[in-house]
Amino acid sequence: MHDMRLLREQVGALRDGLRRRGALEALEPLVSEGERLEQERRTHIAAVEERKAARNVSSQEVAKRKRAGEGADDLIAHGRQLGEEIGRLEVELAATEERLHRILLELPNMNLADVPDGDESQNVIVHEWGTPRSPEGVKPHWEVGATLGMIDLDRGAKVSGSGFVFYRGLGARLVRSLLNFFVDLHAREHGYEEVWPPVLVNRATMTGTGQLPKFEDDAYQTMGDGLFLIPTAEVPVTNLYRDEILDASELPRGFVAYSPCFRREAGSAGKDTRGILRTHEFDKVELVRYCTPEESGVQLELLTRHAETALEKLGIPYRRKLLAAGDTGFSSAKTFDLEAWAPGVGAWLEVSSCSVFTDFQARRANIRYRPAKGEKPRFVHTLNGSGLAFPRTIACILEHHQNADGSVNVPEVLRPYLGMDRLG
RNA sequence: GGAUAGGUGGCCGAGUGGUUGAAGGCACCGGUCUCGAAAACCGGCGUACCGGCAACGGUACCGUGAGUUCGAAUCUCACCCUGUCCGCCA
Repeated sequence: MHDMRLLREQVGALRDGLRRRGALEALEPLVSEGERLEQERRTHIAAVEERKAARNVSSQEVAKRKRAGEGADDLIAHGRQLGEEIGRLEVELAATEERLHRILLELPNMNLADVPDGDESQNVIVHEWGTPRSPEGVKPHWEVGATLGMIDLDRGAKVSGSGFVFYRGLGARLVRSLLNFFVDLHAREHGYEEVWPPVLVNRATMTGTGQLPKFEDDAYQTMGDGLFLIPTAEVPVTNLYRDEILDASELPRGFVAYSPCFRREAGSAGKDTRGILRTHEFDKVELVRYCTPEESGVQLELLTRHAETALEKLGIPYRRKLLAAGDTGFSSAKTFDLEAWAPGVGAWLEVSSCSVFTDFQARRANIRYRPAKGEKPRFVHTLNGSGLAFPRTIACILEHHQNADGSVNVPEVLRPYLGMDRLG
């Protein structure tokens, strides 16, 4: 969410930001309405507060007279009249503020200066690591997974529905190994605090990270309790310190959390649907960082490197892609996608998305820090990135490390966890 | 799920419907004292919004939301959360 002062003081910059995303045309009506409502809001506040001040003076006078044993009927009548006016004006003010707030919640974040303008065609490959294996002779992961008894899509569909998977035998063990490998890597070597979050969260939490109100259709919801299944651990973990003020000495700090992720994927039918590439429930280890505004650029690089390290340790070739403004997510100011090469599918798979949200999430979630004793609290900057998503990582392992006989070499770093060096 | 007790500032904790943003204590910051520290004493110490170049003024906030009233931390209702006991349960 943006500061509403933006509408008053820097509306030009806001429009530029939306234009860079290619979203100005669609959102211009909201922006101009927001500008108008922002002024209207202040006019209403002045009118209400003026009358409240008068009422307070009047009420004090009533008290004084009553103590002196005098009558105060005239003042009481005056107060009643003021009260009625205040009531009317407050209804108008509330309507204005609610509409203004709704508009602010619908406007996406602005991108940092070094993010290219335009749509996804303007994305930039920043660098590549490793040598992509030739697709020749490599079976896709769903074939290998089925042959080795690791992935059971049919029964996933029977038991839950399309887009749900059973990992079985070595598949289940591989999932468990990845969980431990990723969490150990980031907690022990990269200094993150290990967190095991709840996967059901309330509406305020979902709003804090930007999933609501705009993307309510994408989330699974419980009946009766109004809870949501998280689409990523980013949601509960970023909200850990919602409505709190941190001490500057606590920054920067990072959290690593494994969680299952639940996504309805409304509207993405037909995209990457083969195998386990896009499912309604999948596993992921997520990295979340809080920092001061001054260091968020450096922190994004650090976080992205942590995610890349995971891929490098698994020996999977990947590339880092800087997303153009129009391809950057709603809440993000700058995003790097990490894409790993899957020779069996013959495609680069997005296994991680690392973003800095500037103060956009922190303002929504009201996460602040105090720079120094006696100073005013400021919003922190939040960042997050996958470190990594399991299914696509599994696909890459099964394809990139595949042998001619259909067996798969286990990456060195997973051997202690898996207890073997070869699948099949 | 039932019963019951509660939710007040960073923490603890007072608070009769009328100068209560809120006593008192702790913590913290500054000062006096001291060679230094402790103790003692003095002073300071919330957040947000509106107006103002500023000084400053105004408004709101005592779990949340409605209501009663000229006036609500204080009264009424609903909801949320926490503690305790009972029931159920991995």
